[in-house]
Amino acid sequence: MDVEQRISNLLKLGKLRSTSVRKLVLKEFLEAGTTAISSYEIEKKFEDLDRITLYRTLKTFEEVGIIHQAVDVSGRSKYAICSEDCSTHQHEDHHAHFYCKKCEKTVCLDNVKIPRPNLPADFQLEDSQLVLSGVCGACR
Amino acid sequence: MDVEQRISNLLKLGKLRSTSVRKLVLKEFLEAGTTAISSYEIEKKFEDLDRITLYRTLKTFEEVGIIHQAVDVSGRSKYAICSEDCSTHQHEDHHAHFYCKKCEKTVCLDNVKIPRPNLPADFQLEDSQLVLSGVCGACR
DNA sequence: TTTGCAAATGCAACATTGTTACACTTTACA
DNA sequence: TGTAAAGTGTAACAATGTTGCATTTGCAAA
Ligand SMILES: [Mn+2]
Ligand SMILES: [Mn+2]
Ligand SMILES: [Zn+2]
Ligand SMILES: [Zn+2]
Repeated sequence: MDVEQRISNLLKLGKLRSTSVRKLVLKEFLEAGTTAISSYEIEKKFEDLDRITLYRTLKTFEEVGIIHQAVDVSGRSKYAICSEDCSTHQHEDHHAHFYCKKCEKTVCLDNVKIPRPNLPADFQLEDSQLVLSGVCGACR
Repeated sequence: MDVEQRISNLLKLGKLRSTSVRKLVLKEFLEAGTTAISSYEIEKKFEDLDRITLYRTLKTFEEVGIIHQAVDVSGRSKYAICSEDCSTHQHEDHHAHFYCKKCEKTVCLDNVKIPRPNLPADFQLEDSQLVLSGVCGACR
């Protein structure tokens, strides 16, 4: 299936209207693959793309399960395309993320599952994120 | 040992000059205990405390191993007092942090160690953070 | 105890990140 | 094809953080 077709499908699945901004942004995520990208990176790449619309687009994509957020040590939030299993208000990306201190890229480690920790009894666990950092293979 | 004495000791250990801002801020962290606090919270509590000096103070405390950063799902960084084992440029707080979605507090779970994940061979792991979220005991 | 100087502070200026309100435009579908 | 809801662009604002620079302060040597 070609990219345009995938974009169209994903938007339909999320019950989202097909607009030029959404198609543009979604294409970026599909091309980025397991690399998580920040609002800033997209903004710089497309100079005439409105910043506010972009924030809203990311938020919308996240809500409907098209992209998921990766907590970043640097503080800025980054997003990556979701696995097939994600849907509206139900994310299933329970994998770790790796932040490279050299190239500053964040990548999804789809095969590194987050272990379920033993919490004190009175805590009700809903989400967990495992944020790893160091130097990535490409940078060594 | 009383608080003033502990403050004085910690600053000496970090080879830091004893200034009014540092004593004030450090007192906050000692009182907060395992609760991580944000720059904003301190700023609001002490209206005439200079924002920039506060940021620099937090950075310095972190560098010398007095406080450690807790990655927060909300994006803003929070800090908590370090365990005894931390020293300049060498943090030893390898514990998870819990963010309560109701009270928005972040607490150190000193007893929840971060499991060492199995990474692809070419990744060089240096740090790891386990960020848990849900509802804390007090809020249930 | 005084004094010199490095360290720390306070202020200005700036950048990034994000949110809300509101008028305008576009999309989807009846 | 017309319409209503959804989406966009602009402005305004708030939070978060950094750097440069002049002034003040802590501290140790004299
Ligand atoms: Mn991911
Ligand atoms: Mn902690
Ligand atoms: Zn790298
Ligand atoms: Zn709570």
